[in-house]
Amino acid sequence: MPKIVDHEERRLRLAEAVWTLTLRDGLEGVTLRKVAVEAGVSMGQVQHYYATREDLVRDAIDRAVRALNARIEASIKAADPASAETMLRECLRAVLARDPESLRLLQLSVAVLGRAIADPAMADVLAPGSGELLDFTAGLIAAARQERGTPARGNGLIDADICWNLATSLGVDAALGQRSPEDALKVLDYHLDNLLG
Amino acid sequence: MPKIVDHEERRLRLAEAVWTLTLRDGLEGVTLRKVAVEAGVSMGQVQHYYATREDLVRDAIDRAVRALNARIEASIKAADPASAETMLRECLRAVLARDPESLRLLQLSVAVLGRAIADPAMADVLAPGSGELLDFTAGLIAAARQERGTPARGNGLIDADICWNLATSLGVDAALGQRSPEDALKVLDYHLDNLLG
DNA sequence: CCTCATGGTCAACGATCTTCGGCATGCGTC
DNA sequence: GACGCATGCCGAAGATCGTTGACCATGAGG
Repeated sequence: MPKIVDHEERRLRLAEAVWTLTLRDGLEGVTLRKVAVEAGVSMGQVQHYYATREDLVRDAIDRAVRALNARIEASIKAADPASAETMLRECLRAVLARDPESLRLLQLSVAVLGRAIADPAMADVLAPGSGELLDFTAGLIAAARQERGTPARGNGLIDADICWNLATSLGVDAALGQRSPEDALKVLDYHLDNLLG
Repeated sequence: MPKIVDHEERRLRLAEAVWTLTLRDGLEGVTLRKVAVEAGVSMGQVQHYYATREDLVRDAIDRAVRALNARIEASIKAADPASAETMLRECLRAVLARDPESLRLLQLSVAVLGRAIADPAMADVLAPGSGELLDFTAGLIAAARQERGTPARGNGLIDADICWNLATSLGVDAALGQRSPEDALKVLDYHLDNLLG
């Protein structure tokens, strides 16, 4: 068998280059030649790993969204499992772009939103409001109220839905630089105080 | 003076063509040639009214966002001024894409979000959270509570902030087809019931 | 030594955006 | 009425981009 290279490592490096260029020049500004320069490889090599520019961009986007989801899940697992309220707050804070890497991934996700309009497949990639997440969040809300001694009320699933919508909206604002992460956090905490109090 | 044509009418027609193509092929799929065909003019004419492709797309986006804002303001003015609560609900419902034209404009606005990451000027075009709007909304919330006999509580500005973030987030979901306008309306009304009750 | 699959490169092609020079039209002026 | 010229519009050349296909290098197996 001939030379064996780590495809995953190559593709990751190219995806990183696409990320950098996307944040600097926008998705439309991502060209094969610029990606090659940014990644320090020949343009031919870029074409070797991705059949078309569309494949390249799509894979880079996919990796960004998955990396962001992985970070969110990691912060969920890292949260204190003893307190439902801290866990709830930590989960929602994870999409607020409070560290540079999260900000970068969040900005990339926002950059994809535009494509999702004309490309239904992209819309599926995003879609954070999966059923299980809402169930899980609704459970956290109920448990957090119990901790506080607050009586249950309203519809837990809709409450959870609202929480995630608010958090992601605040995250988008932060990604666009229209709102500081601190301000976003303040608004989110305010909402949770009302929800649980 | 030589022949005089209505520049505004020409540009509007070209912008309409850009809108149609954007919703069908995405922003990257908008080419001068396709715009010319869609608008029924020559490519030279497109170039005559816009120096670069960038100018064309930028102006079309700008018009879409302004048209959406105009519709929102119109629905605010059309709301019953006698009841603060109906007015509040009507204002927020205006961004939920409940009619085809609003859906189209909202989808276009979402398509712009991606550009806003690498193009700060675009971010300014969006920015719905202007100070006056929040003040106005906070006033509506307070008045609606008074109508209901609900005592004032919390921070009106943050409440207004949350309302708009929730509404726009639900609108984006609707624009992406991830949520039906009816469901979005249900969630928004649920939040307002909690807020005012 | 030969085979050939894998990794990688390069040049040419069509499509695209941009630039620039040119043509037509019709109001203002003499 | 004729000329001037700014406006509206067109089309071809130049530059850049994505795509295609042929090509070369390497190294494990027969």
